[in-house]
Amino acid sequence: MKKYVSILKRTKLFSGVGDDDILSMLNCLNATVREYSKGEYVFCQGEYIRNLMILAAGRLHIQEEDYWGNLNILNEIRPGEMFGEAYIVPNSGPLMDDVIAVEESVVLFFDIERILTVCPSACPFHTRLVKNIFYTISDKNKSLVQKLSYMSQRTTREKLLSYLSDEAKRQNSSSFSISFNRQQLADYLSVDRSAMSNELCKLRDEGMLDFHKSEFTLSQAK
Amino acid sequence: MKKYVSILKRTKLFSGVGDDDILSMLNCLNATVREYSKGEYVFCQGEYIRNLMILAAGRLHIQEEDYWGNLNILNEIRPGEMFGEAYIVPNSGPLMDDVIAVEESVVLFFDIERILTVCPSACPFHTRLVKNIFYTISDKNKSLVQKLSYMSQRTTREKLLSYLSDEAKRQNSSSFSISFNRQQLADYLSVDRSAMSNELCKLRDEGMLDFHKSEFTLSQAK
DNA sequence: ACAGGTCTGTTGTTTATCCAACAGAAAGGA
DNA sequence: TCCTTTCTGTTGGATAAACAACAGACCTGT
Repeated sequence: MKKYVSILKRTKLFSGVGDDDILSMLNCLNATVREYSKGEYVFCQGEYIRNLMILAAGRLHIQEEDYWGNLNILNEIRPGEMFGEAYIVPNSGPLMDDVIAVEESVVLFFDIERILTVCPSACPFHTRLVKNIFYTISDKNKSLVQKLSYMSQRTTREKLLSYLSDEAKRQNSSSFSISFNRQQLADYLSVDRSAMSNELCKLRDEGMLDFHKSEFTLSQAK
Repeated sequence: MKKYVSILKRTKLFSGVGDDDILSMLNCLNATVREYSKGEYVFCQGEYIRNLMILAAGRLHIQEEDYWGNLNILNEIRPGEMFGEAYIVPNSGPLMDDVIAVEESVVLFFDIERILTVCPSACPFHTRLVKNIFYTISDKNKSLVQKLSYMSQRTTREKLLSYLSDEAKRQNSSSFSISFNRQQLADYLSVDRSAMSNELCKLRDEGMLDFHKSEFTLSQAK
């Protein structure tokens, strides 16, 4: 468990907590760890979750597949990010989607009850942790709203532009790379891959942006 | 402030807290109240929020309007629901959307810092409150994901069916009424009103559902 | 270097959405 | 009650997305 401390100290959840304290908190929170290989399912739709998870390494997709096999990527989890927070409410029902490792991944599991019910005064950093989790959930909330704003765009072009400009803002540069391949990006934005590919090339021809593989550069000039 | 206790005791935020304790907590949390008339803005895009809000009465829409005047209703806030939780993170930037009262509404404002920083042991129900807020944010998170799953449907028909079937599930009956009018529902699902209206009638003609005004009944038979 | 698979761009056809415009129904106010 | 405004359903033409199919580029492992 010790080897994950260096990863955890850089997460939002444990920001401001010292190495030794993290280690003692991992015990306090009954943390367990498990590794997943590429393509393996972390959770399947219908399961009941009683944990809060942090992705220590790798990459996960929260996705759902309907009767006809259409895949929708609801969210992408990157290292240091938390997930499962939507199901920590008692009686919140079974998981509505699948969580799958798209790369070799390491997941940490925390006992949610211990986070909320143990008296904060018993553990000096517990208050800090609660605050951090709070901020993290709140942050995720914001990113969900952000995705909703991509999705609420009517055309593929508008969806692409709002996603890419947000990504540029997030990475603080007009040149940036995304972790999605074309099919994944299309699933993420809920559009057709070929139509999206087409639209990307049109945008490039019009001088709005440029790209090579997954490296994008947005043009300043409109 | 006393007259809001009966409303607050039924909210998720104060569930399990007695009347007297609610009243003392309102002081503890530096709560203020304000009424809004129909059409009035509670917040405008660009403002900075340092509060957590509860809608005591009425109805709010979280919405955004783009350069060309296209309106997107991102979420609807109903009485007892909390909002603003996405902006409680320090340095989370200005509000990205508008919050507007679509009915005569009453909003309670809480000082977010007091919720998270006051020592829980000072106020016996503080721990309970933190837990409740936690659950509430988590719940909202879930409903955002739910909306994402409507939006990720490709066709207007699928969006309608997923929204309506979820609403039937939520209201626990195949007959239910929705608070949106047609234009609002179209904005909520990010589709064209006339096309949606058309699709609704097709679904009715095919025997999938029935409706009068905003009263819907889903058919059991496929 | 080669073979197999995946990823990406490209095209043409089908289909659905968007948009504008209108008419009847419903609601609200004077 | 009448008038006005809003809401809803309906239609047709312009536009865009979905879909299928394919070819070349790019990986990957042998």
